[in-house]
Amino acid sequence: MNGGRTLEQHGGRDAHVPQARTPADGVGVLSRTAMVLRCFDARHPRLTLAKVVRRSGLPKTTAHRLLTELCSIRMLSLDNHEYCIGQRVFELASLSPLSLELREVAVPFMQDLYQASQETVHLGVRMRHEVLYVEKIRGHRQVTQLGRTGSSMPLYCTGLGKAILAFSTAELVEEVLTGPLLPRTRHTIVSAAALRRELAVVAERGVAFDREEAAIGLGCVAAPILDASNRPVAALSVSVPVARRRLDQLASAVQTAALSISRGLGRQGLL
Amino acid sequence: MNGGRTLEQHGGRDAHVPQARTPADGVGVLSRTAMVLRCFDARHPRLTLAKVVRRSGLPKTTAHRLLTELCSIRMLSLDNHEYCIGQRVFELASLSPLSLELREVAVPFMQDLYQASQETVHLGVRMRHEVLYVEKIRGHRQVTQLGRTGSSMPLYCTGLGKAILAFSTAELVEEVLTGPLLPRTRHTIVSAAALRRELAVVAERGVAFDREEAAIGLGCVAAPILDASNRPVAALSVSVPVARRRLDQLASAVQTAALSISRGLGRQGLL
DNA sequence: CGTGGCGTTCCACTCAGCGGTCCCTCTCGT
DNA sequence: ACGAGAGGGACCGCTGAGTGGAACGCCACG
Repeated sequence: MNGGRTLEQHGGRDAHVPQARTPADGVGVLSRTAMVLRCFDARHPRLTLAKVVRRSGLPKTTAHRLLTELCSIRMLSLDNHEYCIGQRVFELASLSPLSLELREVAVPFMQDLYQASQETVHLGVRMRHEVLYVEKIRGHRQVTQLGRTGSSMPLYCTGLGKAILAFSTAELVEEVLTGPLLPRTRHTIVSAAALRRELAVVAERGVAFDREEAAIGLGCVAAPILDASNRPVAALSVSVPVARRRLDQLASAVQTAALSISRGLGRQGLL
Repeated sequence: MNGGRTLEQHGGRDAHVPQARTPADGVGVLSRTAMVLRCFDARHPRLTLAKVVRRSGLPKTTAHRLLTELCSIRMLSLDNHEYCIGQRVFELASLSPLSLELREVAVPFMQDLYQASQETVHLGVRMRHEVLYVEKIRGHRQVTQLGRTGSSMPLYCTGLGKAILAFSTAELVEEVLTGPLLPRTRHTIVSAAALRRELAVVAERGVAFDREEAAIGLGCVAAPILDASNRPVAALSVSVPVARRRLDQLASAVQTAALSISRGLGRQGLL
């Protein structure tokens, strides 16, 4: 069967060197594995081999092998030719300090806040120049897909972000202000000067408001969670459709809960 | 160590071959990486290099390299010579079908249940012969560390497990019944016959009770979450200190919430 | 019945992973 | 102070594990 080929074998060499034995770019199996995992995101939680190949740029064989191996250690699972994140990852995630320390302490207070407000409650930590949403408590009146646990948003256009930023070092603030400030809605603060003024107000009041700066129709009140040395380790917020309620009615509740959490963390000695 | 080692150097070759070029056991970088990750569990969420070496049995150099690489792809993070689970894992976990599909639908109903009962609410799925806790809603009155999100418990001694088991195939039930039934408390059902009778009652009633079978002083009511073809995909429970309240008062609430979730999943077509 | 996309298997080449050895930096204990 | 011991980290030559091109089988189109 092969049309014509056979004896070739490795006989004919000069034609086209197999070359490119170079392991591509990120050298290292693990960095290539990371490339595979990086293909998964909120919009693509399930991927076929072909999609992973396209999104990662890895050779098909390599992607296939890595996917298979990842399945065998349960980091991925395979369901009808679609790969998705496996149970092992889920188990491991619960061992992260974010879960074990921060979440553990914060959740009961978030629960209180939810019961008092009946609105979506978020907990986030800073990650570089973004907020990583760590926990979300909500009922049926879900306003938006924004702020899904595990996702991120920029610091400058969210209540959580501004609350954190207002208590951060001048250095970090500078980095964010000099970075691009892209408008996510027509209310997003895109002027460095205006943002600086806003942060001063937040620092004074101890609460940050977001009035449709991240999404139209959505407002939020946020307060920072500080460690023993007054550095912001996280922030707490309540999000509410702007039409439904005045934000400042919730401010003191959010602030109180954030303070309780700060105290709780201090007690258990989170870094 | 053999008393005389003398020929040092690699000069003397035949004496003791460097040998052991074999990459140990689970061959494959990824399986070795899995060994490293397996060192982390609820009781050891933070590990030093030395501990990883001891727990994994890997050579120090290898463990060190893998840990470093895992840090560089943010699967781990290094904090003062202690490795812990990194943010990447946290982000990825939120893309798991357990989070994206099951949790997303179930959480609002769990919230309702919490508000009605003010007691700890659990959501779990079956994983082999165990329940994997997927979500937990609780306030300050936390009764126990049992059922932490991401952890597992045997099927036969938990409300969640019995609820799932009662609606599973005879085959699975058989596997569990013939497996070891270890008593976790003096109330744990350890007789296969008794357990079989219990499951029959659960199947008829649609609710499972756990009366101090997993932990002394702790009871729970659980109901299965079924898919379109009546197969149990998960279960819902409310846990309560036995002294505080009668379990059967909560039964219908749990059942109702579980039914709502089943319906919700059907609508969005979870497998 | 070709054409093309996809998943999967095969295999020779070679470079990335391996791990023993050495070294540095901290505690301790005396 | 100072040696002993434990832990973290760097170096480096050897080799087999990982690599990726090629080819195969399968389906769904046109």
